[in-house]
Amino acid sequence: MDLGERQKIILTLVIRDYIENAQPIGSKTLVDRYGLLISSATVRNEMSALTEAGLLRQPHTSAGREPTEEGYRYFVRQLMGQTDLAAQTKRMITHQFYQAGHDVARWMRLAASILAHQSQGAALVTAPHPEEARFKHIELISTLGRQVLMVLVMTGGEIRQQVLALAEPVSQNVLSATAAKLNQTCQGLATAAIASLALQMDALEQDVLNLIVEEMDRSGTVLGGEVYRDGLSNVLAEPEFAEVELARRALRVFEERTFLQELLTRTILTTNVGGVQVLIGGEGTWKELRECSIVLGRYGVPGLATGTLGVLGPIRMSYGHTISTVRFVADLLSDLVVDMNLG
Amino acid sequence: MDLGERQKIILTLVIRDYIENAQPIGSKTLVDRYGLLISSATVRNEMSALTEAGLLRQPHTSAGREPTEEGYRYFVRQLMGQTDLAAQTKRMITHQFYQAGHDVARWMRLAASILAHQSQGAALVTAPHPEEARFKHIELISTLGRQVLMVLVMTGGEIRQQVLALAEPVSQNVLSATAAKLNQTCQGLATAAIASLALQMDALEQDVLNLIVEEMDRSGTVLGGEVYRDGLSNVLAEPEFAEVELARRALRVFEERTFLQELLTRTILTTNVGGVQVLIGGEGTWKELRECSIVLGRYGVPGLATGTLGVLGPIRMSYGHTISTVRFVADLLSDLVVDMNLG
DNA sequence: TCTTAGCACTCTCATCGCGAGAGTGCTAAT
DNA sequence: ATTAGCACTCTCGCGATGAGAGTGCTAAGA
Repeated sequence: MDLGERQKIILTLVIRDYIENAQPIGSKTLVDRYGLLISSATVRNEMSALTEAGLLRQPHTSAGREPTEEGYRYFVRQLMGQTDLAAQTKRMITHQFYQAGHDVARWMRLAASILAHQSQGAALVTAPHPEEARFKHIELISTLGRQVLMVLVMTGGEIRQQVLALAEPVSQNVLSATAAKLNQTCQGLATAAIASLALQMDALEQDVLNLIVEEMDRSGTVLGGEVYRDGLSNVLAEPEFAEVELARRALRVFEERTFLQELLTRTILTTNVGGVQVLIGGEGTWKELRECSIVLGRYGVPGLATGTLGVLGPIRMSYGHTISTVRFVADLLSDLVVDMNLG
Repeated sequence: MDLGERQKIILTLVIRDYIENAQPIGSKTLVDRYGLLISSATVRNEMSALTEAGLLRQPHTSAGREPTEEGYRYFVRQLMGQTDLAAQTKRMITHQFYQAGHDVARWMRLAASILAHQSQGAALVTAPHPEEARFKHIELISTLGRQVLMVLVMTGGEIRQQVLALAEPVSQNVLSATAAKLNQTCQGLATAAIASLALQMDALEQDVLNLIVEEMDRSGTVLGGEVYRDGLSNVLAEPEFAEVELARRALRVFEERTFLQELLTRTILTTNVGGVQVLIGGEGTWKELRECSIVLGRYGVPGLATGTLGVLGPIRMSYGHTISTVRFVADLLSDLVVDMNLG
């Protein structure tokens, strides 16, 4: 797609205007509103070409022009340029994270909240989880009966708790000894290695190992951990979702784990940490997302632990600001993952 | 409020019909639709009385009648009677929980999902937390640097992790010894007692104790723990929320922690475990909830750990079914809390 | 005294027609 | 290549209109 300079300017103006006002704009209004030094007829000609190229569209014969999905894509890729958050905004965000201490859950909530607030869209953050789960530490705590509380810590700082039902009661001393032994033998091992260890162990140890393997496997799936959401009600404020059925479709995407699973696995594969991916209008693939755009990013340390974060908004969203925010928050979360693991 | 038998029947019919069809109903239609053996004129007279009494209302002079909030309240308190879920539904729900193992987070998600699904509303479940936090177990895990991962288990099974930054590196051996000592001395203590212990300890132990107290305090607030939501998009399907602004107001209530905090603390005080409270139309207090109703319940074991669960839907919700579901799920979750603590 | 048939009246809602306004494409002139 | 001018198109908001649903009242019947 090769556009002349003037066409680029006009496309940019139409998109900026549409993002702000959510209404098609005509040649005359465009010239007046932005003080262009060319006549509306010239603008009409250029608009005609842009429409021909599939970057603009007319809702009906005698309305102004609005961007097509393709138009937005061109804008994001070619015209937008790199943007960055204001230094003051960055400071404010950093400060909020600083106040949250080192509680992972609180960081996740905060990240979702900040994304939602900054982008005026719906935000999503998944807890960090190891790409391949590795054993770090286990703790066995006896309760009053035959059930034992197992706390499993994996590399990346992810924690899982599970209850183990034993055939007969076992004292805390025995449990502690078992935990100590397993902590030594399993240190740093992945699931496969742990599973193979089980063969040469006694019954109690085997039970525990099986539970460990099960939990580590579960954590291996993309959505095994917690999902944090915020700002779902934000999208309802956008005029494109005045028709509730559209809003409903969009929100369900964020609510249903099955859909998220698909969305995240497909995009995670093509996004590396620090990178940001933009899905505009469902990209032809996701019909439920035809009216929205999604900005997705990844954070963490590859090989150690990573997570996903993203924002859902109307196609008409302010991409520059949203992308910068996602990138910045991703960096902060990456720092957290590093801190949790290296100190 | 004293109603005649016939008035009760008519009120019940109007409410049932309105719940189903979301439209005011007139005297003639009511007689026809439900095959009443009295004339529409008689129904009109009774309706007039019910309107006088504030239980019914006319949206405008020549429309049918619809229930007022007061009408719903009367219905829920006096006319509805006890309902129960179908045995098959119960089995299905129980089965799903059974499959979830003993993972608290998964139970919470499942509970929210089931509530949302059964009630066609937005569901909310808070993780169980001790009414007064008591120490159960602590674990200190060294990371590569000067930071120490602390895992704190409280009575009720609630787990909190936090990172402690030390002035200088400490070996895992020392950490384990410290943890063992604290596990012995702090067993079963509440925050106040732990705080007073700190005085006669060395620097490292004091640091740990301070962090413990801080975390336990945090868990003491109603919303300290995780909040699980599901089915937010369900409410958008209801015709009363065709006006997005109304839907937005309702959803924000469920999203914003500050509001939830207020809502839960005020209602928790008057609800005991196993009991269910119904807020209809915001009860005059919550203007944001004027268009919705909330069914709230509590689960858990008083004195050990309790949590809250609830459903938000249109005022026109099916109270009988929703209340039964909330009650049933609350019972299952209570069993979980018992299991986690007693085995 | 309670119930009911009949009737005039009220109010909403969907539909239609109409004119104003915004925007376009084309043509001819610069 | 650009632009002024113009005829044409389409949407949107507005008021009028009429059908339909429902009510309250009155008077007659059980």
